[in-house]
Amino acid sequence: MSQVNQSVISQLRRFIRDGAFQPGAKMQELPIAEQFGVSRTPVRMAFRVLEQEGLLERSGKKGFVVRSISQEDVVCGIEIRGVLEGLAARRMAEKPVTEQHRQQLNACLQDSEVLVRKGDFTEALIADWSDINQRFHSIILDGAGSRAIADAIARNNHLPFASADSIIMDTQHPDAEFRKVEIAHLQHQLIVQAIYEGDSVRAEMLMREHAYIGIKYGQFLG
Amino acid sequence: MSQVNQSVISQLRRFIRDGAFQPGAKMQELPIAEQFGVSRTPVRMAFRVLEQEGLLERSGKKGFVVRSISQEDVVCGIEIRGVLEGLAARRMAEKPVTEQHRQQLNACLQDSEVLVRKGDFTEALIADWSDINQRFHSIILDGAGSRAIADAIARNNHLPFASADSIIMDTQHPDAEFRKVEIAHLQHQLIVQAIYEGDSVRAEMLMREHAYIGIKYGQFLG
DNA sequence: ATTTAATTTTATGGATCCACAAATATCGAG
DNA sequence: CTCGATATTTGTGGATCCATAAAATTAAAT
Repeated sequence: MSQVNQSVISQLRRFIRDGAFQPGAKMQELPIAEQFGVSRTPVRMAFRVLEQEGLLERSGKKGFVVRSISQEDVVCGIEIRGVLEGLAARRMAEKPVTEQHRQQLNACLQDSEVLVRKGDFTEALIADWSDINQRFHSIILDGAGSRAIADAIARNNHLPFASADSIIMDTQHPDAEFRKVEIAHLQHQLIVQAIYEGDSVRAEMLMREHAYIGIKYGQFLG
Repeated sequence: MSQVNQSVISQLRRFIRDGAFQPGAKMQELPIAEQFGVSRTPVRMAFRVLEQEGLLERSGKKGFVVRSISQEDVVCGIEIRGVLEGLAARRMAEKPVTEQHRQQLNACLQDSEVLVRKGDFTEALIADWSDINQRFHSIILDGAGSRAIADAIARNNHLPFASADSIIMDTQHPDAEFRKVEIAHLQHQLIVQAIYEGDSVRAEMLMREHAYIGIKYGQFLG
């Protein structure tokens, strides 16, 4: 997709995420096109893509509105990621792990081990953790070797807060956040262990549990 | 979406399903537009939607090609449906079933009971079963009450053979197919039982198993 | 003859135009 | 003043036009 359209799509995504376009707000082609300094065409294209992603929905016979996401929807998005990544982990555990994947996973665990050992959790390290976390999840996905699963997860990740990377780091309580990272790291270790041992059921269950870290672990760590 | 675009999308879906556009085939806007008797605009729109659905993929810098689906992909699509519908069943089982849902499920089971009791499995009854089956799955989905899950399943169903309704009915072996329907009916009954009893874990597992009926049950029933 | 450079062809992305449908505003009648 | 009918505005979907970037073909040079 040409530059313009791609950029319109990602700008719209950002705007919706950041609430610049409120849930329920009418999305009209012309105003947005003018605002972005493009013609209606790429905006129309973007609307279709964003509709597929679940960020927009058709409003009656005419036009789109920003879809409103309930708290329930967010939880569901996280559960969906849980079952899908669980499936990926299971599939990876069901066959021998390639040397390449093993190295990548080991490197990943080592990197987060270093991070956790440091003990402090400054603003700067958030980015590092986020990077490592993303790497971890994409290695598993790659190890599952299924385009279908990768696609399903990618689509789900478009939902706000559903992606594995969107652990909202509360900079007000750095110690609680650090605890979360410690736990996530431990879970990563256990998942890798299960995969190496070919324990596919355990790998799946651990990965499903791991998805909940963003929503269910908060209250015990304050 | 206006009639034309919708119809282009569904026509293209059909054509790809039926192999009229082979995997890997270049999809060019103008020829298809002419073939369908429309301008390039709705075709361009359709390509974007079909790309999101995973039926097309970008070919290098320019244009789309039909994505090729491996046997592995089909199996994965079915597993994905399994975990997603399993999640739906679990969520439905986790809360009290509304009177409306109870009635719908009962009616559905009764209808398939009648079908199975007949004992014969003529061509004509395939449509009936397909209808009942679809009803069953959409009641569960509705009962889960999650738009996110519904969306994820809808997207996954675009993959060939991934949808719950695509039990390929082999008219060469009607008795084997009839056995499959019998089993599916039994599984439906067990799932409903688990949901009524609030046994969410069992409901999830049964639904996951139920997804496999299309691929794993064939060899024992010939 | 083969490879490379240049030119032509072709296909896509973006802009604009047009027609139609839906929403809104205006006007008239009760 | 309110309700309804009609007119006007507004916004979307589809068609067409234009510019640009690939692809293909031809030409040229070694």
